Amino acid sequence: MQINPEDLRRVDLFKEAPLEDLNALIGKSILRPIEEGGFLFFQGDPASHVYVLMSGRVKLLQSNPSGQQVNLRTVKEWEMFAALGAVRPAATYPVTAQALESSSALAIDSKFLREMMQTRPYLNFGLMQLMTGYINELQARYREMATERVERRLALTLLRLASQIGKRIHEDDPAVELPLTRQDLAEASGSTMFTVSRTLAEWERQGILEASRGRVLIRNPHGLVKIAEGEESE
Amino acid sequence: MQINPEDLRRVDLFKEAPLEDLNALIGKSILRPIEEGGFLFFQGDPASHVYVLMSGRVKLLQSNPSGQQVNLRTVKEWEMFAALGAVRPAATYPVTAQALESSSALAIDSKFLREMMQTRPYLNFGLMQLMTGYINELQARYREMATERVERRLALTLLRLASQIGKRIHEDDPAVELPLTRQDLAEASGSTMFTVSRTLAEWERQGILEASRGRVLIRNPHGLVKIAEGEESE
DNA sequence: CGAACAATTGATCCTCATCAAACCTTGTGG
DNA sequence: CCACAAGGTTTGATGAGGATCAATTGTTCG
Repeated sequence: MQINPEDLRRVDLFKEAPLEDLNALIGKSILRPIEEGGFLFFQGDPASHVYVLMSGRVKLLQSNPSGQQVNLRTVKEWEMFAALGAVRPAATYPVTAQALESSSALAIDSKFLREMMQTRPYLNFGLMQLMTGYINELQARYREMATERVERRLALTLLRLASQIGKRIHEDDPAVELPLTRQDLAEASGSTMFTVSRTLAEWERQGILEASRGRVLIRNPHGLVKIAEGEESE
Repeated sequence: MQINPEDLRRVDLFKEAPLEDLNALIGKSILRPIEEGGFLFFQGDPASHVYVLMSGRVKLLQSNPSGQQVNLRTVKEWEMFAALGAVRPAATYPVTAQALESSSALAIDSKFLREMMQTRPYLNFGLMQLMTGYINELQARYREMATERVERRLALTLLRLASQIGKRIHEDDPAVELPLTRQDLAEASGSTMFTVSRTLAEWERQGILEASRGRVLIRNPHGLVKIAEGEESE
């Protein structure tokens, strides 16, 4: 399969990149297909590549010493991830990347991108924008984890994921689909499969969403907003 | 009071800055003294300045909608903070900065620093190093908040704070002092004053530390490491 | 000395994790 | 096309970890 350089402009970082740069990047990259459940890299591996997801959905997760997992970010097509490797020469990945569905990712040589940055101010600025945005999100999520209880965190998590990786089911319908298991949602909201299952069942009863195996369909995002912002349900 | 440009080299970002740049920066900056408990800026204020702490200790915190606070970072002298303003032109501070003790901070005009970055690659690289380091720390803390229980989180928090803002009590003694109230520690570890108080009392009984009003003296950091890593205390 | 504020301590209660068991759903192979 | 296996999901029962509340005690400083 061949990559169209123009397509790469859909990646924020490459929005204004000259065609020349894009071609050079593609020359230094490999397209890696990856089936559902497969891994692109593991926490602790040397950060040899920076990735751009071309299709599918990928989650980035971290494990604590006892093996419990936390979902730090979920990525959709045209998003760049594992970009830390572009900044730190000798870094290792701080996260593991696992495909939520069959996906393909462009693996760009970290070293090459790093060298390119030396002479391309647009790359520096773009990367910093990415990082500041991510820092803001992480700070907000950290605060939520420290101060909100599970139900509200789960509502916030669903809303965030819907906007980040949700698929509209139909043009003029706000309903949004997420390819996530209860376990995925537990890891993303800092809870357990069981509590997520119970909470989703309750919301299903209220008509806010539909939950099925490995999938959540959010019917009424506004209902979640109300829960997230404190309108208790009775 | 006058600022010595050479001193600014103790700031990571300015380690290799030419004297000329340092002088220009100082010319565009104000030294702001701030008494204990005072605020440098509030969450939501326009991010007009980037700060370098010259002396004292400052905490950066965020409030959730109901007013509960979370400590995101604690800063000591020669550290830069609120650097997001240097990257995003129209940003507001995502955190509030409050002095833990009487301090003074150099307030650098964000716009000026931003313009300077256009022609100074060392600033770009330095800032990215800062940001990647901070992202790594935040991710780790997020994971801890999601997966570890209070006692272990508090141990990890104390160790982290000790290395970041701790003051050695004596040259050849590992004992380290922190100017933090129980409330501060609760906000930094995602717990409550009460639980922190009880836990510190227990650790004091074990000889790991000494706690007094607004202050914790860590006598035996290794004891905390053991708790943080899972050696239960019996 | 008294006011302000930090810290302690005990009693209580609630959220949510944990565990066990059964139930569905989906895909595979015979 | 059915049967089975694998793995996601549900549901109930139980209990632990900590938050919350109230009352008191300690510390610091003007």
